[in-house]
Amino acid sequence: MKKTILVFSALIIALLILFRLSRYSYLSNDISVELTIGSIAVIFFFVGIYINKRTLHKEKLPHTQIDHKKIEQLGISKREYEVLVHISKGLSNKEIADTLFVSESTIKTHVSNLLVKLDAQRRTQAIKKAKELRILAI
Amino acid sequence: MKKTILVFSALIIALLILFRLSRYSYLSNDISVELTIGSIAVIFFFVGIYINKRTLHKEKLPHTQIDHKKIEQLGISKREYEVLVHISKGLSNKEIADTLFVSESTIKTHVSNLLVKLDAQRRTQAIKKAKELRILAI
DNA sequence: ACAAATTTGGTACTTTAGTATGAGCCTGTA
DNA sequence: TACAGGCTCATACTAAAGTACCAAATTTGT
Repeated sequence: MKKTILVFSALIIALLILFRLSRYSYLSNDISVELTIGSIAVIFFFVGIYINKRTLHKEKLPHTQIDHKKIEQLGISKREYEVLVHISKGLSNKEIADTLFVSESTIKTHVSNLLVKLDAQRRTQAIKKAKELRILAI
Repeated sequence: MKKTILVFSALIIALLILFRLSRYSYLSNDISVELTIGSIAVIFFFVGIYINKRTLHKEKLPHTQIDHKKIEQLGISKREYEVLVHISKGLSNKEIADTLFVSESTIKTHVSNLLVKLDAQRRTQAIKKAKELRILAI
């Protein structure tokens, strides 16, 4: 936030300076008009890049949108998805069963269904596929 | 690549057009000089943002620097790391053995050593930890 | 060349994972 | 209310995964 304000302030100041500069070049009427315009273009080009980099950095890292539509498309139920999340955390079936207060048999059933729905042969493969499909945060 | 070239071509063309435009405003000597400069600034500002977005998108996703120092620190050997990469791809021990042209026993040994070095109880946990430690691309 | 580390592989087990099948319980809805 | 879908759980397997221990062949650094 602070940086954005600072950058915009700098942007406005630069704009004002360039206005002054343009007046001089206008009075001296030679190729410096083209030069001025060129430098303005280059400066604002890089200003754009800089600002974009600032904003993207703060958004891209925590921003890993989960494709809820995809989850629905694959027919993965709420509970199955919960299990999938726990699998990706590296938990065993027994551990997942304990955290969700159900039996290990239940988890096995969920896992088995998940593997079919994700077209995976192993839980590790399920993790990889789920991340590729953007249904799990990478 | 193609898009970058296309964008840069458009940029050059825009630059040329603005040069023509600036000549007119210079002849009619009024506030249109400021207007022209303003529009140039705005246009190139957004061009900068656009190009940055293009390049960042293609670099940021596969760009996840691997901490080679960490791998060394953990005492993970070259071959063990290879196995780790294959594990994260969702391959079974047998499949890894086949792709690396060694026996399944060998892979089991490597995996066992990896689990100790990564302080993991399961291969899924090893994947998670390895990604957290930045020794595997997320 | 020698020691140290790495890689390879085997046997013998134990533990997880995963499959197949069947069944009871709830809940939203036609 | 009947029925589908989702959640639960069990049994009985089969298949992987992982452990422990040992040992030989290779590679690497000094």
